Amino acid sequence: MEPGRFRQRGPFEWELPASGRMRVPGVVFGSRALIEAMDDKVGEQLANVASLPGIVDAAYAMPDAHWGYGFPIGGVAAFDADEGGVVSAGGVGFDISCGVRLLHTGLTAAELEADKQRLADLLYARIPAGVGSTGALRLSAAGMDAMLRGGARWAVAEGYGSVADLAHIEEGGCMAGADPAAVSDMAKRRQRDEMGTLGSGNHYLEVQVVDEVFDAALAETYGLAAGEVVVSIHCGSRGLGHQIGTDYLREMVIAAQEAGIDLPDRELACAPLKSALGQRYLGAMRAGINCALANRQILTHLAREAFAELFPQARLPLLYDVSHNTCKEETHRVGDGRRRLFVHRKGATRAFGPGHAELPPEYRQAGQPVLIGGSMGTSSWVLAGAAGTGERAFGSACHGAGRAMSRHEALRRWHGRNVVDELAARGILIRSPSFRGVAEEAPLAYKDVGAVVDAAAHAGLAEKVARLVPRVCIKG
DNA sequence: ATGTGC
Repeated sequence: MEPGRFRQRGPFEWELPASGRMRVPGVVFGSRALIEAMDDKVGEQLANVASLPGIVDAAYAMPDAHWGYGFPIGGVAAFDADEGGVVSAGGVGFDISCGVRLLHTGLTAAELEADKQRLADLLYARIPAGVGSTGALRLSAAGMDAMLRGGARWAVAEGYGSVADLAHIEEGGCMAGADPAAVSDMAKRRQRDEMGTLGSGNHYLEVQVVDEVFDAALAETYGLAAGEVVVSIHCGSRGLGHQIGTDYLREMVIAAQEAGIDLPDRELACAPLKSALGQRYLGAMRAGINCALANRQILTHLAREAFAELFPQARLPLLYDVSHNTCKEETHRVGDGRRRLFVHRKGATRAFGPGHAELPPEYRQAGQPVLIGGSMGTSSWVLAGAAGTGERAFGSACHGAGRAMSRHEALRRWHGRNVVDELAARGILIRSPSFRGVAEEAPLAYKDVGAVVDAAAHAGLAEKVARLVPRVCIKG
């Protein structure tokens, strides 16, 4: 994007002033270089989002923002139900509650290296990955509804992981207000065999080493030290979330028309929060959140079983689990007052600052762990929600590197086999059912995650805590 | 992201 289109609020904050149909300004966080590298579509989509009824404060884009369906990926927008505010399926994204969780292992990098090959093969054998992959579980109709209501809490009750995990998951592992009856039979059918599976695209399970610590006090609070081995799991709600998105998008196109909302782009289809459809979507979307939380909980159990075979002494406690595709009702300070708002985060991570009541006591003074997934073969990051974040972008930060080129272009430039070999030569073992998928996810197909994280830190969205480098990657 | 799609 051309930086001249923006009014610069600070070195890392760029305002697109409200004009035309925009009700509020757009705000993009990032360095000049990141703004210049962004597709013009990000500004266009931000302006479109800013025109939706009931939007509060501004339409935000994080430093990793790129062109998405209707809303930009890396977008944050909050709506007030009392002012005609809306909820949008495209504003949440198709992979509802896609997110990242991080596990400690207590192992050292040297211990990992000695058994890395065997661990890679074992994890690949135990973790179902790829398009249409199925797990060991077959949910009955009643089991499906219990899962959609209970999330990770349901998974723990079913024997996956421990009660202690729940305190380190957003919402205590169980999103309230889920309505399984609002989820179509088709969505449930697609999910029946897919619990405990990774899926495809940018989803992965990675064994990583803490490469560098940037804030010793925060790292200690989170239990991270340089040279330690951790496990990252990045995935979402699989076929169920996708089907919910598809189902409600169709209904919202019609509903927006009927509500007299003049959409600048059909992909912004939405429904008033104070409507039967808006409420039904929220119920279905929250069920989708629980599906993703349960899925990551089961995958955690599978990872622990694999580790136990090779490293019987290892324990894998959960550091944190946070989603980056949601719409959540939260209280935020706007101007002089505090308001209940429905915050859409699409490819944006919740990043509550120090003192927030929803954080577990052991992290409350430090701020929320913000887990940033890198692209394959590059770094991942642990950040901490910053003190000022809540007033800037409704307590949000970036979620990853963001694509630098299309999947099509990546396929043209690389062969999966070569990507695997080159990474192996650098000590990074990839195990994937799809060479095509590996080529699409080649490291250079993504922007530099370090630059994105630096921009988020400079913009005051989150503090840098630690950088993680991959050693084993199970790729969907 | 996705029982990947013109």
